[in-house]
Amino acid sequence: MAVHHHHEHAGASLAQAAESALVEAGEQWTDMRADIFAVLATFEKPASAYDIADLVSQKRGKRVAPNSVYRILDLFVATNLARRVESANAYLANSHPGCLHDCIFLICDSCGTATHIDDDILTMNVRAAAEHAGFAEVRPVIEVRGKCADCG
Amino acid sequence: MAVHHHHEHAGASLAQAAESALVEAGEQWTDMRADIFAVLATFEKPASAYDIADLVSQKRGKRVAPNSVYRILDLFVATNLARRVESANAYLANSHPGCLHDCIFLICDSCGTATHIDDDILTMNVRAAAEHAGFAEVRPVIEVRGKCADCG
DNA sequence: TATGCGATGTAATGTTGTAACGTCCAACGA
DNA sequence: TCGTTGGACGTTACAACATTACATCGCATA
Repeated sequence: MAVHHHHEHAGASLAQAAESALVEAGEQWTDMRADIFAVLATFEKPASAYDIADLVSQKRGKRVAPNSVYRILDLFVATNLARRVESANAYLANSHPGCLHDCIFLICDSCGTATHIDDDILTMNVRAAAEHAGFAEVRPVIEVRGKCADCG
Repeated sequence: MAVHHHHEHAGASLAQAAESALVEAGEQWTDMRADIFAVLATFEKPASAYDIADLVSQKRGKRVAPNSVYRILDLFVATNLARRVESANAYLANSHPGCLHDCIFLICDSCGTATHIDDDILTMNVRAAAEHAGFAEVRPVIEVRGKCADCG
């Protein structure tokens, strides 16, 4: 199996990388965005916009509306700082922002934690299949629900 | 590319096949279930539970609550009569109930229509990757968003 | 200063999904 | 025949997720 290798960021290093990537994309790294990214990055399970809104509200001592969170999450997804997990209606920080490729997410139905696999050959095959069917501008959504090793 | 071949049902034939499959699974083929399946089968785009509830309500001349629709859709998904499209929060009738395998859905962002591909090698590879990572009881969710040939 | 623009705030509303509990009816055994 | 049981469906309420429209704020710059 072909596996994609790259540096995985965490903690402060991840926030740094996110900031760089966002600025690189011509967007601003504001306090609000930093706070939302920081909160998102603390989760190892996919976080809903409302989860994030609650925590950011606490952190700031002032209500932050889901609305604002969605706006920023959308931006993060568009700039590859975060990923949306469709089967969970939730979001994950991208541990390697700036590195553009498709991810495969594994989500445990039991504990909710998500891990991700990078297998470029597999994802390219999915892309190829879609393009062969006449699709363009394809964005694969590849997620696997199941029971993780710890919950086995 | 490996492609999976089988008979695709449509219309009355599809309803027949669905009924057989459901009975086969030890469940009842009730009027309500028949109506919901019939409505679902008329869509070529993924249908939300609420869309279905509205149409079934019309058809019956009596309000059918989303609740009831969800119950039956869950049953259909469990017995492979229908599929949930995670990235659309919506459902599609399975055009070959009784035939158990993973599907790849292509959903057009522009017109919303969904087509499906069966590529057993591809889906097996996804399963294998998840199992290799320690996951069990895996249920792959493979969807591709993009622009279809007609909307290109 | 004014004015334009991106970011965020606020409120309302729309959409999707679940929980809890009640009723109906068919099947079945006493 | 009657009571009991269990599955299917009804009803209501609510929880969770997402968007729309418009207001405000602050900064850059004409």
